[in-house]
Amino acid sequence: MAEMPPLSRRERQVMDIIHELGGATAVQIRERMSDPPTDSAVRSVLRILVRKGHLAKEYDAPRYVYSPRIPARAARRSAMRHVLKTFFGGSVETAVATLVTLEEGGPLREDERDRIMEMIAKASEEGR
Amino acid sequence: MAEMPPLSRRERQVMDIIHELGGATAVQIRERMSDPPTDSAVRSVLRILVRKGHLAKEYDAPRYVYSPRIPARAARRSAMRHVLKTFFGGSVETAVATLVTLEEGGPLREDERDRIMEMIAKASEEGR
DNA sequence: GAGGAATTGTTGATTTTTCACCACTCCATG
DNA sequence: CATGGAGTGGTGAAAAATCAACAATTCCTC
Repeated sequence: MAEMPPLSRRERQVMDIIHELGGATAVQIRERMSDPPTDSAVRSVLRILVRKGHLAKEYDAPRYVYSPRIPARAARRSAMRHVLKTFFGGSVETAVATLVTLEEGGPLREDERDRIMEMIAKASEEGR
Repeated sequence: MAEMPPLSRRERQVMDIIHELGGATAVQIRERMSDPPTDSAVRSVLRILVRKGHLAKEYDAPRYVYSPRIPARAARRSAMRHVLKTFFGGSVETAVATLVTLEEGGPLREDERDRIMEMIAKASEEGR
């Protein structure tokens, strides 16, 4: 199941919501959609995503919880790799610059900054 | 033209290629596709993207060059904001960590690292 | 354990997307 | 001034996606 054809619009939207939440029920997913179709329409998409192997279904309590088959870490890396290539010409430097100036959730806290610095120092080391 | 409905699969693919190249001709775009349809099919998608306002057409030499209507900077920021929210729960720290350990194009060079450090320091400053 | 609510799966109809055929134009070249 | 190649755009047919109605199932409450 190496390479799948890219996802359709709705599929992409649903996958994004699930990635954001880690895992979600059909109702939760529908709640998060800006332009929600019928409940059953959402379920149709979910079924397709399961069949295609993108999602796993787990029976929890009285309903199913859907979660990505790809581990979060791998998904994160893949997504980041894609924007790095597409929008930043592969420049990690420019990408980090954009990231730290995004101002999502306020300015960089000091402790955050320090930990980031440390990580970068280490990453630089390891390439020796 | 604030918010457009999201792009279809092919549209997304074409837009990504154009973003990566900055601007491109129909032939260039087709060359970059892993699963290229007919030349005229590519042009159809381009026409749609122009009509929807995502692309601008400019007559250069004997053919058209297509480029994003949204400035590169804005596109970059928007794309990064999206993956930050979707895959990193908004954590700039985790996102930077992923970025610097991606190993695209080898390890972080020293000068690169230094400039990144500087940027982060500055970004941290400005939130005072 | 019966009724009602919530959840799920199936199906087929509607809409959107995808695509290639074809006709047209614009040059360059013989 | 024919001929051919490269670039373009319109059109409609084929394929895929989208969606909701409905039936079936499970769960909870009384």
